[in-house]
Amino acid sequence: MATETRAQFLDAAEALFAERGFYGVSIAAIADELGLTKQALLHHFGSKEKIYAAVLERISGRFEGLIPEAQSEGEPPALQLKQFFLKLHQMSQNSPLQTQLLMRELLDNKHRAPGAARWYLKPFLEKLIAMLQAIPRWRTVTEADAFAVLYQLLGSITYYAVSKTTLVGIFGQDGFAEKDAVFESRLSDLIDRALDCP
Amino acid sequence: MATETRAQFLDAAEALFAERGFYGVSIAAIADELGLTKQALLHHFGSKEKIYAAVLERISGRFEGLIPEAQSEGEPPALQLKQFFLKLHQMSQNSPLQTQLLMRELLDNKHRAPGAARWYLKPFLEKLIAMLQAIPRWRTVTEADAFAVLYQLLGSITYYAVSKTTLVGIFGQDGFAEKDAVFESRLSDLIDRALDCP
DNA sequence: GAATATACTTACCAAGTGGTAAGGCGTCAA
DNA sequence: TTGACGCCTTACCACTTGGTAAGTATATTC
Repeated sequence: MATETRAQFLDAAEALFAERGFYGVSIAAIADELGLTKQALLHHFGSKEKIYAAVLERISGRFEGLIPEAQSEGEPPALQLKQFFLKLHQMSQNSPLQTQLLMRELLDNKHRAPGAARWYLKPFLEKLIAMLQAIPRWRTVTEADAFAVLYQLLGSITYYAVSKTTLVGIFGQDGFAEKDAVFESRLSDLIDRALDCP
Repeated sequence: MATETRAQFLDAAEALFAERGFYGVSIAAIADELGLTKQALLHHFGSKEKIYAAVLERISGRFEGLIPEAQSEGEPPALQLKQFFLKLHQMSQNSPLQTQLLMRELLDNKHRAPGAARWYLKPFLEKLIAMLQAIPRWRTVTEADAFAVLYQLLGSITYYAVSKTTLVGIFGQDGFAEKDAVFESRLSDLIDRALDCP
């Protein structure tokens, strides 16, 4: 079936692009992963740029999906936002490849696709800003301030997710595990401190 | 002179590697920047991996240099650490290419140089942890907690530094400038909140 | 003046790149 | 039975990649 092969291509491409970056992966290497030739990939996606774009589209969809997931009815908006950040952290930890790939896109976007740059973060950020503005004590603050607060938390989560292999290298498996065990509760603490202020 | 050409190579390589990543830059492209051939580069550095390593070495040296710079005599250690983070932020803003390259290294390290991975972050982190432990109210806390607090702030700063071009794309030049104007004071605030707790 | 070393060049190479062209093979509809 | 279509292959293309080999021109040293 076509859609199934397509999905397999996307899975393989997602992993490889996340690990080695756009230029570090050849379409032949992706196709090899399924035991097919690169022309099979080109048949489904047309070009390397297009399969890369499809991978990013799928990932950014998953991240956007986190937002409604965190919006539990009846909860105060501040708690909803906090839960979103914690969910984001958990997702980043469970499937770090996605976060890695988005980080690469942040670094590459401008240079790789000069004309057709897509800003996958945009709808994501807009929704987050709206969520923050739903918190009573944040309604009086400027959008710029709101953005700063959100982006700093986003940075803490994303940077950590992307650092795992390096941190294991630095501290060793055990040393890292020990630090990893407390990171989430410290993050929860930081979120409280960052959000709970007028 | 040899050392001067070498430095020019390092400058060009630093900029290109930061913008396009290791695989995205050919040694010929670096040499072109100086009007030389790639064999001139190979003469000075031996291989692509080696010039890349030299670039990273130089950058990580600059970042480590920030630490003694921030250690002003007589100031309380908490203030020294805060000033370090602010200096780091300013450096990241003034020369974002360096931060971008370190971020790429975080993503690539494991996969690009399987045997000879270098952990440029290591001495940097060790010194920071020592600085935090010099703060009275942080002396009783575990190393894992100390690490988490530091790394979260590091993430806020680094992620933002790496995001500039994307944020300009999302918000436009003016929209971004407006946000950039308040980011630093919000960061200062976050540092206070993150550090000023038992 | 001869030998050496440095800083570069041109010439070349095997391997790999993304992409095109054309065709094989099975399925399904008319 | 035929034709069209979807999925995939082999064959091929021009181009780029990192790296080697060999040489040139200039300066330094003995």
